[in-house]
Amino acid sequence: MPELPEVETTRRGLAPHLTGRRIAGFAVHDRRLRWPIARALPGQLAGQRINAVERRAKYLLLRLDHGTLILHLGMSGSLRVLDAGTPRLKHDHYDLVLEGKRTLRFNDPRRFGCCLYTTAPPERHRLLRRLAPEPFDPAFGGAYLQRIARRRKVAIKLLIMNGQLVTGVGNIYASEALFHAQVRPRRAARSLSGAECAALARAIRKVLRASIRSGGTTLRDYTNAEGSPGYFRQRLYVYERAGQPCRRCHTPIRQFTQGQRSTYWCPTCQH
DNA sequence: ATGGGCACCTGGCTGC
DNA sequence: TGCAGCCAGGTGCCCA
Repeated sequence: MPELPEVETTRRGLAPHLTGRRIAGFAVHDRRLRWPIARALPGQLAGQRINAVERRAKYLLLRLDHGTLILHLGMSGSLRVLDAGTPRLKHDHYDLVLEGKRTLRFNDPRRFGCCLYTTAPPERHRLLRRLAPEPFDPAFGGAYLQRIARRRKVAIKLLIMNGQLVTGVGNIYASEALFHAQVRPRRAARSLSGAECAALARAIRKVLRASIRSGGTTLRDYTNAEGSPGYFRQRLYVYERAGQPCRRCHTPIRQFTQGQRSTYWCPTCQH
């Protein structure tokens, strides 16, 4: 499910409800996630204040008094702020109960999400320490992309989906960004010119920013912290549009498989 | 170091 | 209706 825009939309929805609030308790309903929820967690979290809600790549970071909660939504996870008495649903995994009457509830049918706690600086955590710069960081841009692409022969689409090299771009926005940059997804990374790298870096930023403005993309089950869908789906140019006319030139959009994921592209607009 | 492929899951849809 | 098969927004890890 969620790529950077969906996680950022979730972060923005959660922040006003969580920031400055104290954690009254932590209830585990189903500890089976990508890594099982630690049994010690409720004892570690109770009484701590949430000082900030941040995002790094597709991870959400809840900064607490004595540590950081590292949350990931995986493919199908969602976080919602609810009244504490709201009946639970299938696949609810935990409640971070806030002081007052509200609770942060995590639901994740496929269980690819995670909920980890660290008392060390989170940027040094093994899941975060090798992540590439954020796309909106000044360190990311055409020159950066050209440097990492220069010697690699992987397909450019797989390169921009590699979190160690480019952050926050998942399967939807990889196809979309390549369309806007007019670059074919199968091209070897090292075959891109400086101008193409610059165009691709711009396209990645543009697509992510536009999607955040629309509240992200809801394909099937993504909802934000309030339970509302995102509206960027209407602005997708190629993703899940195989056989439909290109919005720019009317050529039918094509689909093929790359790294076990679907890729969409326009054979006329992309070179 | 790089690249390729698998694994981890459930649910929804399609077609027989 | 039932069931098999396929697909889905991520990413860590193992192997060559």
